[in-house]
Amino acid sequence: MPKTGMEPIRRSQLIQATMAAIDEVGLADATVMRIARHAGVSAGIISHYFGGKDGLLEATMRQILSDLGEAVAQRRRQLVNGSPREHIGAIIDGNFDRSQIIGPAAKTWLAFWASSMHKAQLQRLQHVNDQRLYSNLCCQFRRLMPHEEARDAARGLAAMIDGLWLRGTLSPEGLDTERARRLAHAYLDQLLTGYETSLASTKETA
Amino acid sequence: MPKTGMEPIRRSQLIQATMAAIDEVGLADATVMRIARHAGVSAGIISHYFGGKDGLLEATMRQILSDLGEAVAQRRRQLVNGSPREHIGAIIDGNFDRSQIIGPAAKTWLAFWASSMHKAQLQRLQHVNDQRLYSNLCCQFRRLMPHEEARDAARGLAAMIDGLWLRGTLSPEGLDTERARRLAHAYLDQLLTGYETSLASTKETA
Amino acid sequence: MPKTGMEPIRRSQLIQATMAAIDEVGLADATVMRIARHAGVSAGIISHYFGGKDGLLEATMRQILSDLGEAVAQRRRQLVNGSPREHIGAIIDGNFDRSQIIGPAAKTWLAFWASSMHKAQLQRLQHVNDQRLYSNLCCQFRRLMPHEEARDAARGLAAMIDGLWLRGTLSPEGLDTERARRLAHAYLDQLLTGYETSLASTKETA
Amino acid sequence: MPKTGMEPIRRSQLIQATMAAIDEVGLADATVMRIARHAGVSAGIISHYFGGKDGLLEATMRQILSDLGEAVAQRRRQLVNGSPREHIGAIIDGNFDRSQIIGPAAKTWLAFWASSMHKAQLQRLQHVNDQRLYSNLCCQFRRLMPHEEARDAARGLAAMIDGLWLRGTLSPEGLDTERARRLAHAYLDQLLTGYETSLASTKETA
DNA sequence: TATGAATGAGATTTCATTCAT
DNA sequence: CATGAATGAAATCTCATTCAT
Repeated sequence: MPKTGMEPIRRSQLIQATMAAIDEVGLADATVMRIARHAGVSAGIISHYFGGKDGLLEATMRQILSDLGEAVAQRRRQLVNGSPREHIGAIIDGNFDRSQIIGPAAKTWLAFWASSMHKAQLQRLQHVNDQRLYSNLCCQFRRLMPHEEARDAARGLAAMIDGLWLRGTLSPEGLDTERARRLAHAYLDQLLTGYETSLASTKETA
Repeated sequence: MPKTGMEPIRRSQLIQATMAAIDEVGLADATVMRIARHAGVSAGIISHYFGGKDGLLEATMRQILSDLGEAVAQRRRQLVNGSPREHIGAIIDGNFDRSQIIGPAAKTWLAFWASSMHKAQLQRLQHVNDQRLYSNLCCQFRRLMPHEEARDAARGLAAMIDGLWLRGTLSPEGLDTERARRLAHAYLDQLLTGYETSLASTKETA
Repeated sequence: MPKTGMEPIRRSQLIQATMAAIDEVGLADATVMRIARHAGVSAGIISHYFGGKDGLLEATMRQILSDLGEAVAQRRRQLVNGSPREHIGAIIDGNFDRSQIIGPAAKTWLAFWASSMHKAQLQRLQHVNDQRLYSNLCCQFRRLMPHEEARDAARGLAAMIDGLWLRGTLSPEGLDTERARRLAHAYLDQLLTGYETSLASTKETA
Repeated sequence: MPKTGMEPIRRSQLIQATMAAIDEVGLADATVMRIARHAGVSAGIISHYFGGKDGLLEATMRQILSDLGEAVAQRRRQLVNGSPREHIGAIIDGNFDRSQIIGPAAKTWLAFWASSMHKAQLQRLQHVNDQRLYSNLCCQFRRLMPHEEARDAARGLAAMIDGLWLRGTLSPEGLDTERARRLAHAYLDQLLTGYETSLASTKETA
């Protein structure tokens, strides 16, 4: 009598275990056996559900990206008709929430960043995500300023967000979320200086 | 009398070969054999000169950090008595020069960033470097503004530099150095707005 | 449900294979691959079950020592209340039985003797075994003679046993067990001369 | 201007260095580089003078055996016309002198014993030596007792000598030469009991 | 004569994957 | 569905030997 419907449970278990293992010893030493041990299952099952280690890693990266997307989307859903500043603020906050990124996902995220340079599949995922952050920002900035200015503002803020997150994650003390948000918002204030004249009127698009 | 004095030559060759290999296939697949092949020598010699692969990786990271340090220091040496803005500008430019970082060193650098989270020795090196960037910036900002403001400015600019560099390196098109410098300098301008009152005084280039 | 319970079987197989390999080519050339081939398994499994080659060698030495201990103990179990001469005789005979020591274990035993000088773990095992032989003999001799005499008798007989075994094993013709036993017993007779006065009392075999 | 006549000096240096290295880390870890370092020369020279590592090891064993032979012969040279007891005593003492065997040679000796089982060349040397000890003893015992008794006496005493030496070398405290000699001489006394009637008369053959 | 440099074979170990149960 | 068993490829490191100088 085989248990049915285990698939989603196992997949989720194993993805969490992957993050835990990478958090613990790094991507290079996250062997399938260690991951399996974290999940409390045997190593062979990974090939069963994910076709192999690469499949599991890709699924894990997808999960992280989707968590991040959701963290941002959730905040923005409450802002229908919000101002650009509000939307951009939500994007900032969502990025520094990053679901569980204050936790096992943080190191996993950085590990994938580095790894994505040489694995086509991961690179694709990572690029989509980068573009999403940039586009979202760009889209909002363009409601307030001309094309070129908006692009540079988006590039600058995207860089600021990633840079704060990167330096925070790498620092021995870990990321100080509050400070990071404060610095990012301060930068946003500067970017918007002189552009937010008569905004309350503008129509929004979710 | 045998051929002598090969050690420094080989060490340098092997460090370059390490960067080339990481650039080509990533840290995970940069085996000693591949590195040796890049250098045109046999694999065993790596253990001979560096004690092992770890020794070579550490030496490579040191090289990159020292190149970066030198790129910045060189620019600042020409600025004795320069204004804070000039010094900070030199730091920015030095960071986007990063010697050969437009080249094999870029991916190596990012690979080490990720790897440093789980290797004590690399972590130490990386942390020293992060602190150096932050301290240098902080030191200059404090010539113009109070403690707290200077700290936040340094944190923000350090994040901006690393973020621009990270996103540029990861993007399929590679880092657009000119744009990165322009954005960083623009951010610097904003940070200094209102602080550069009595600066006209000192303006020399050694 | 997978095939289970192979561990003890494999461990035993591999220990036997280790003795066979050492017997065949010596400790220095007993590579894990050769040992694995003797056992009809792959080399990797040695690390799986013993943690590495050292673990296997240690386990093999333990096995030999325990076989020897058992060969002696078995003979003595039939001698509850036996005379010292009987017990010592059993010790001699047990040492020249050495289970399968007329076979692959002989050279293994000698190889470990030499190796034990520089490997702490083996040294410990070897020392415990040496002490056991000496103590057992000493204990019996003391039932018949004063402290000092008993000690020297034990030292002499222990040396005689090891010496006969060593020279026999190294000689091209191999150990002549019968002759070795005869010489050892003759020496024992000399050692006991004049001490066995009131022995007729206890003479039972369980 | 090449130095001439270095050969005997180098050979001797390297043989001593070999013993020192084996004494220090054991035969298995006595690499040519370590041996060369002990001798204060470069590794390549070993192949030059001995044709390779095996040649050096064989030369070292020869040296040890010849030292031992000399230690015995020297004592016996002073005994022309000595009694069998005196000659045998000299053999015992010579064996427990073993030149420098209380020193680096001891472990080397044991290492070769084990190694000789699988290296034809060493085996030959070791066998010649074993036979020499046995023959010398046998020859003397036969001056006092019948064939068969003499053989067994020689076998017993040879075993006693090797056994005492072996157990002494392996014991953590090292070989107690005095005690070993005392035990061996005591055994000799027993072996000769009843045979030494009118010996002073007998003619000796050196 | 002797060295530093370099090689390449070989040994151990790790690990993702497959498979029968 | 899941496991323990097992494999074999690959990676690192060691080391005896060779060689030009």
